[in-house]
Amino acid sequence: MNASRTARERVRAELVREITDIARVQLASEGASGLSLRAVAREMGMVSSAVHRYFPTKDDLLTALIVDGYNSVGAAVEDADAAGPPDDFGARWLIVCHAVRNWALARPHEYALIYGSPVPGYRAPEDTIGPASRATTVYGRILGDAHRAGRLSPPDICPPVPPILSTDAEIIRSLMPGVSDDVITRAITAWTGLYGMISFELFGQFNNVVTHRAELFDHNMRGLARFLGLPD
Amino acid sequence: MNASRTARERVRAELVREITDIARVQLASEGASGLSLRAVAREMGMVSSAVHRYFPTKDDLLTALIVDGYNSVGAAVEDADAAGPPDDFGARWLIVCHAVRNWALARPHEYALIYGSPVPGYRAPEDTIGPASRATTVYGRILGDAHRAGRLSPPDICPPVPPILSTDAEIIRSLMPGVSDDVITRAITAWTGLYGMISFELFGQFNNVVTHRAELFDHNMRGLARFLGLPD
DNA sequence: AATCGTCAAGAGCACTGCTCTCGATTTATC
DNA sequence: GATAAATCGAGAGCAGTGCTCTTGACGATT
Repeated sequence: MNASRTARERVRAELVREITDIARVQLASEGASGLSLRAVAREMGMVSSAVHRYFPTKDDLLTALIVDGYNSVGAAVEDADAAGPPDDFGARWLIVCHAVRNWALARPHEYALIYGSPVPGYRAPEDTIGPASRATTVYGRILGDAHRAGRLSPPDICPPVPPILSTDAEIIRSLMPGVSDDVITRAITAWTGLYGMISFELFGQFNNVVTHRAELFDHNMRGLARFLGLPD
Repeated sequence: MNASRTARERVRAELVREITDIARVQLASEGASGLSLRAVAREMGMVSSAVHRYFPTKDDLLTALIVDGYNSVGAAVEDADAAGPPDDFGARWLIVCHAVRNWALARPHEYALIYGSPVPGYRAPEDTIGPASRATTVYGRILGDAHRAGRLSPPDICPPVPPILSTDAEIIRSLMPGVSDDVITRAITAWTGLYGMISFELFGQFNNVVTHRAELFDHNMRGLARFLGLPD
């Protein structure tokens, strides 16, 4: 009886997977707003109303793609960091930066879906916040490890952190215990700088301006590493 | 005869303006992909096919909105810099940063339209690259002025700039003559960091993480100013 | 074996971008 | 000033969309 129920649920899970796979292909070629439930159904030899039984609304399908996207980039970042030298914190930061960029360049539409402008009318459900933090957790671990090893010494160039930011810092400190508020705000700068640079490249802001994008990215991430206080 | 020709062209220009105005309102409430030519026509008491005579395709209307958006943020940045103290370069950078953020917070959908993920299938025509560079020109002028005044001394923390980036730097140097390649790459870091931070805030990446966003933004822009070598 | 829930299919609604045609009006030319 | 040409608004129409509702068949549960 248990097996029979799982039998039906298994085919359902299989269908869900197939739908998201086809939707991801369409996302890659058409973009988020060009995604069509009817086209997905057509591709599967289904009728459009049948797809609605698995994803009641288009937003639900988008949510599944967003969660998958966060998990995909999160896994890429985790794998990259795991394959790197555990004690070379500057290298780990660089490796992770390049992992995000390479992931984004390979799946520009998926990157746009999760880090670009939100789809209008779409409200991100809570299912996304867990997978969304996977990549961030890795950055935090790198900085936390560097701090614990006594190898995090940011240059003394920043103004003191306003006390009002301490409550926000407390949340982020759970990712990298023991670091100062100063390091936390620098981490946010580096982290937004990383995604800002990728977004500029992917969204066309570098057109007619920057041609050697990989080299510029690498160099600027090295600069941010120094700003963070990571060793060479 | 000249006046009569302008008579018709004047009403045409008026209609074009009215269409873009209504479209901008719809953009603010529905977002880029929710923009509808039929809805604009309905709002004007026109029939949808009449709107197509002024904007043959939806992309053409989007292009007009994009150009207007770039000009709007460009003008905001120019005005903010013009109203600031000409010789306090650190203050000018901060003022400009806040001008961009305030502009973006007031028009999140317009910001998303020009700095967010590109509308799928939309190909930006060349009309946009002029207005797009207005804001960037102001950053360049601030750094160029600071350099000319001998007040730009970036901290010596970054690795040397790879020679291959020199050709790219040449283009950007036209905005701020005389500065070194090192300053130029730092400028790109600061500039992408500025927009990366605003995008993270607007696109929901700070949800459940950062609450005091204005203060964090101000503090991080001050940190980037130090990274750039701007005086306190 | 009967029943209840799940499923694919189809019709249909309201909407979209876009094209075409048709008169009417305005502009330009002779 | 009359006439030819360009422009305009309106309407119908096409192909496509998300989504809802109903119908009939299948399979699992009691």
